[in-house]
Amino acid sequence: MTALRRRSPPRTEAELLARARALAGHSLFEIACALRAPGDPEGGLHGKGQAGALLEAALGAPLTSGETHDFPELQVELKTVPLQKNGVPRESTYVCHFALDRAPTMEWSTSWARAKLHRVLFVTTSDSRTPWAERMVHGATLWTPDAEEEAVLRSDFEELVGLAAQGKVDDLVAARGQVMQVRPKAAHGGIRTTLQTEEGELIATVPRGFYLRARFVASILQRSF
Amino acid sequence: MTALRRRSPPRTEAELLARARALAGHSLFEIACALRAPGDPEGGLHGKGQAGALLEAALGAPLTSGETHDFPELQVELKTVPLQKNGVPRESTYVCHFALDRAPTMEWSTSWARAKLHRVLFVTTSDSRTPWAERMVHGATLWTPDAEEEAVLRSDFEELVGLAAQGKVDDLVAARGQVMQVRPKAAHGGIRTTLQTEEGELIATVPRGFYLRARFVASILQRSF
DNA sequence: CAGGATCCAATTGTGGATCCGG
DNA sequence: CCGGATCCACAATTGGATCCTG
Repeated sequence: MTALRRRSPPRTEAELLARARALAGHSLFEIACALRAPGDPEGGLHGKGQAGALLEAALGAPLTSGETHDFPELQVELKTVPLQKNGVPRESTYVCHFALDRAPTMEWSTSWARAKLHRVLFVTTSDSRTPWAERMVHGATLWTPDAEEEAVLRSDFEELVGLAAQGKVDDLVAARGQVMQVRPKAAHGGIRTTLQTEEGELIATVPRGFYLRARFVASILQRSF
Repeated sequence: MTALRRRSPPRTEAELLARARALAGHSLFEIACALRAPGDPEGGLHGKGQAGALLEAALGAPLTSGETHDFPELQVELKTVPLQKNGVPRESTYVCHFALDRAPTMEWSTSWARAKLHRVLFVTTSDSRTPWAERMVHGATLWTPDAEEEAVLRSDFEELVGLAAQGKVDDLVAARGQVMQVRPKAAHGGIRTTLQTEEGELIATVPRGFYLRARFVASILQRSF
């Protein structure tokens, strides 16, 4: 994403939400044009993950790294959710990395997962079946899990982390968890991390991440629009 | 199944189980030969549902109709479960018909489903990928749900019947139920039954039945062998 | 038909592998 | 690398439709 201008950070949630809603009805192409530096003709537009990066720039998210929110001041996370024509996401939504070897000391209340999910700006777009230039921003909503959602998330988290903590990696499959699941997250195929069982045996695994099931995100969005 | 001799009914569970275990290691072809009347050369052998009928005859189940057990004296139900090479059933196991219109007055404790599931003789065979004549009886086990299994079955039953009782036929999908599910059961395509909502509207549906999920049956069998 | 199963097209879910830019 | 998503082959599940026989 060469030479994209980046807006100044929003000062309040209301401002952030207003900016996001102002993007609704515009295509990614339009948004990219508006941000492109005057002399830059094209810039890398299409490609996986570029919609997210573009919207971050358009909304004024600072370039961050490590365990931070997209909008650190507001403690808000941005999630770009591509929707199929029927209005349902095709894929699960990535939450964060899951360091299996640290499972024994992880707790929901202090977890990175909970921090990220505590306040989320969902921005919906057309999905990648529609050509890049025509992909539209559909809408935006700010979400905080209600008591029931928080309870289910916590119970899923505890189940999944519990399995990892016991070294039961073979039970740590995507089918586990009502609304949040664990799936592979490998930047380059075949990278292996290792962890130890209680009995001390070493297990090689693929790196993992937490994901929200598409069903769950669909239900959140449905109630918000 | 023309001219199959039918053994006399077993007098005890032990006798029934012994007979079933005696069939293990034999092919359906052998079993059919042994039961065939002396002059009958072939008899309708293959075809859907014929393994079940053959084993009923071989074990001495009387020909019954209506809401009875396969072995009425013993109150035992026979279920023939074909297993894939990996030892897991490919399909769910039919339990009994589900008359949606009678849901409002159905209770687990007095239900046909519970009566049938209270004592089951599972006989495992090769599945229908292997040619009929070579299909083997693998083993047999008598099962009664333990407290935990009974609780899950009851809760599934109550959920499913509850949905039907409320006329929520659209929610009565195969994904409902941890171990028992409701699926279509139509003898001839397109038969419709109707039922009424609380508000009196008529809903046309396909006939349904209760089924045990393949996973559940697999777990029962795994612990029994 | 009822009871006993089986078949099967199509949808959904799983388990990774891959791509991009800073 | 890392975070942001996407892609995709394959497996499992669904929602019926079909078949046989007494």
